[in-house]
Amino acid sequence: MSQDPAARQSSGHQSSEHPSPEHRTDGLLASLVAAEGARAKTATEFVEATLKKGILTGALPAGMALRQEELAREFGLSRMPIREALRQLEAQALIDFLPHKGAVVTEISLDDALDIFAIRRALETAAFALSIANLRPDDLSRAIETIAEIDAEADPARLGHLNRQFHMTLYACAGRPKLLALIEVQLASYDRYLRFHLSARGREHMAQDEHRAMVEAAAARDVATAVAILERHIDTAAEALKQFYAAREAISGGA
Amino acid sequence: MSQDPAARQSSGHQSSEHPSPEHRTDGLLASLVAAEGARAKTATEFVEATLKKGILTGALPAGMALRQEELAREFGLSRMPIREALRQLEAQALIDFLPHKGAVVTEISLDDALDIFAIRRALETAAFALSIANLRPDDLSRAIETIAEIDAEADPARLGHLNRQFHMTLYACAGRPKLLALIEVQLASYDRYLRFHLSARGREHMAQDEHRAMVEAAAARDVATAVAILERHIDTAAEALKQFYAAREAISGGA
DNA sequence: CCTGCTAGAATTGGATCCAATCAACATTGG
DNA sequence: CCAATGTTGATTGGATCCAATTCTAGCAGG
Repeated sequence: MSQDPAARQSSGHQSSEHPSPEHRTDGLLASLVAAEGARAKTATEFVEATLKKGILTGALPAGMALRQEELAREFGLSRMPIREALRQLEAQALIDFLPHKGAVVTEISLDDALDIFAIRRALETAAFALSIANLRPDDLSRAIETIAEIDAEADPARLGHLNRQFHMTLYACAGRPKLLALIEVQLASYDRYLRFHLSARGREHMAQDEHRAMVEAAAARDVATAVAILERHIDTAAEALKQFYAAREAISGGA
Repeated sequence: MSQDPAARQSSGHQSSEHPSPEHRTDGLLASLVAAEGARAKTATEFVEATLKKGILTGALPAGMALRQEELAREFGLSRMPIREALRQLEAQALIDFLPHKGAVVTEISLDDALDIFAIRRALETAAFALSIANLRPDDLSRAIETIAEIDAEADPARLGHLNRQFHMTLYACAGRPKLLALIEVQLASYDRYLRFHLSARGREHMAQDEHRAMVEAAAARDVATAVAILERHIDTAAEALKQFYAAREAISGGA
């Protein structure tokens, strides 16, 4: 049964029943389940990837309770792969797992975002500094290419992916796989903020100018300048998010 | 059944059977199962904590295959809590989980250790810089106290814990919980190296002089000096480990 | 003698079932 | 009328069972 996860929901023993009105995740997950495609070896991996994407893109909003049985119905599976997937998501700090109470999508606050920015600043500057000397011309051209793709892309979810791709391309030659893996996790976590951040302030906040400046400094092998730009890049993003939260607070507080 | 994990192995329906000669983890885990105590709400948490300690202390060496059924026998549980615990350990990069093949304790190499040092250097310097201004006198005295405890402690496993405690005390006032949590994970990962590193080179490599210098610089609120000492502290540890691996390579290569 | 195939065992992935726990609600005594 | 308590429902934690996959050993054929 694990050879074709994409066809799982059509295994057909509980597809058309239970049109009960209390299933809140149905419409939200249906598209994700279909979009995830057939790239997954086991059902657990499939569920994990789908839920992860759902959380990062915001389809599963913060604070939402994830009922095991309900998810099992949505995916057309038993509760077991759901449970194992939830365990792994908990280890990635995407959900909170309270014993006997269930799983809840972790809340995101400004403080959490500032934590992520602090972590990113520390890790990415280190990786960038290590990587610059080893960057090949095709790495740089790929980075420039990604900048163009970002300009052309409209979908916020894809934008997050492209932004991640751009940054990772510049760090890829650091020769520190665990460091890079950790950065990728943090960048993925940032997607949760990037999404509603973009929707509120527009795509200008991708700061493409700084992206280009990073590539230029890297091409010139100017580590100090490159790192300085990256630091400012992250700091301005943090500042923008701070203002966004302040504005939102003013609205909800004044109303 | 989840009210007393410490008494789990004596639930008694499969205790004295199966003294088969092929169970390799029996002696290794027995002490750990007993030592973990009763502090765990669910069986899964209990198993996870026990295995984690086993891996970090080296009782479960790198490359060891973790058979689910065998572990279930050891713990006196079914395979299910084992499976969920293994999933979480995989997310912490302590084991590799190959579909249909099983779980293996992740190998540790010099490159991996250098990765951890690079990550620690980036994260800890950032946290230390943020924390210094907020450190209270009792934080500093607690750090000094921990230095003394390190001098008095003989057990390598406890040494790792104390070393972690010392560092975390100095970073605790950074006001960035996620950053601190990440550092703690990395420091715990480092325990795997610290252990055989200590056994080979002696406790002098805890570098207590640098520990004291860090506290002094922090007390003087001298961020630049403190960060510089910390960087050197980590770099010298990395260098020591490099030499250790080189020496081991020379032995095994020459024999 | 070596190579490729096949059948079996070993092991994991997934489903179903039962027990323990928690929350809410009704009930009863003060 | 309020508070403490028992009870019931929902939900998760854990156990057992079955299916799918991988590895291995043995055998036939070249």
